[in-house]
Amino acid sequence: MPELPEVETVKRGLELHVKNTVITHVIVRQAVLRWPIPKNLKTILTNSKIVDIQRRAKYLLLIINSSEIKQQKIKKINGVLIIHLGMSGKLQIVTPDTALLKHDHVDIVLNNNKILRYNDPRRFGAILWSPIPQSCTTPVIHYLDNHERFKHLGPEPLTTSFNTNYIIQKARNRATPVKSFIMDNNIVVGVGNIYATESLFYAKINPTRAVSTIIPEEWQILINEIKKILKKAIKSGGTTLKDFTNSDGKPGYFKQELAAYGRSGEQCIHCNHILQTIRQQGRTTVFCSECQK
DNA sequence: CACACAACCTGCGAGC
DNA sequence: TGCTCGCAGGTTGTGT
Repeated sequence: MPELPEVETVKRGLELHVKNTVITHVIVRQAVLRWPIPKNLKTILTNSKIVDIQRRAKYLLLIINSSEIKQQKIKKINGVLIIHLGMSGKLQIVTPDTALLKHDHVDIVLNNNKILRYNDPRRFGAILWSPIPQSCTTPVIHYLDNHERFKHLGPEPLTTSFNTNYIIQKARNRATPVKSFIMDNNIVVGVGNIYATESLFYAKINPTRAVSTIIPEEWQILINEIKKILKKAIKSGGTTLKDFTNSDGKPGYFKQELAAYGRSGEQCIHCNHILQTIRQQGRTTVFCSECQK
């Protein structure tokens, strides 16, 4: 379901509701998503405080730190609840009277009378726990750089680390088609099938081109388009194809701005030629063979 | 190492 | 109405 703009939208929507709340209860109805949900999740999270919510790649990070809670039983829990939405995951704020739906796998009940509810029909998503040593002083995001699921990840696309020099050095001597390359999390994170398709369309680069043949000027254009489109999509609240919703259950409005993705057989907005579909590494690519060289 | 592809799983729309 | 087929926003693990 979600690429970077959708996950960022969810993060921003959740922030107001969950930041500085205490978890009073946890219900796990389905023990396994892509991987098993930690067995002791309930023990870890109950009476713990959510001090912050962050995002790395398409992962949402709930920062948990309970050493501040002043109760009779003072818990010393320090760690990150790592949440991935996979293809079909949703994370929504609901109230206790909200009817339970099929695939509502996890409820995290908060002390503000709200519930953070995870729903994921395909179960490609993940909920993981990473403890952080009390002695750890580095920011959580950096601490997670060594985590099994994070250590291979490339830079965030909206930072200056994702730049022309970086990409040229990564692309050197490689034959990978440019579309697969920009969707590769080792190279840059957060760019999925929709935004890879769109940015190549606007950069007028054929998705099948081997990355070694792409010249610096083209990389510059492509990187700018990726950044531009991701930012624009975040402003629109992400793309809803059929069922993406933000944390309030509302869809995103970027779909109406898509120029290539989902428009196979329709006319190119630049030259009126018919957009074509091909398959690359098992994913659909739509492009204009006239504009994209 | 670099690359292609199957696998994980459910739901939905198209076509018969 | 109901069946089968193919496809869907992602990521990992395998095989060549």
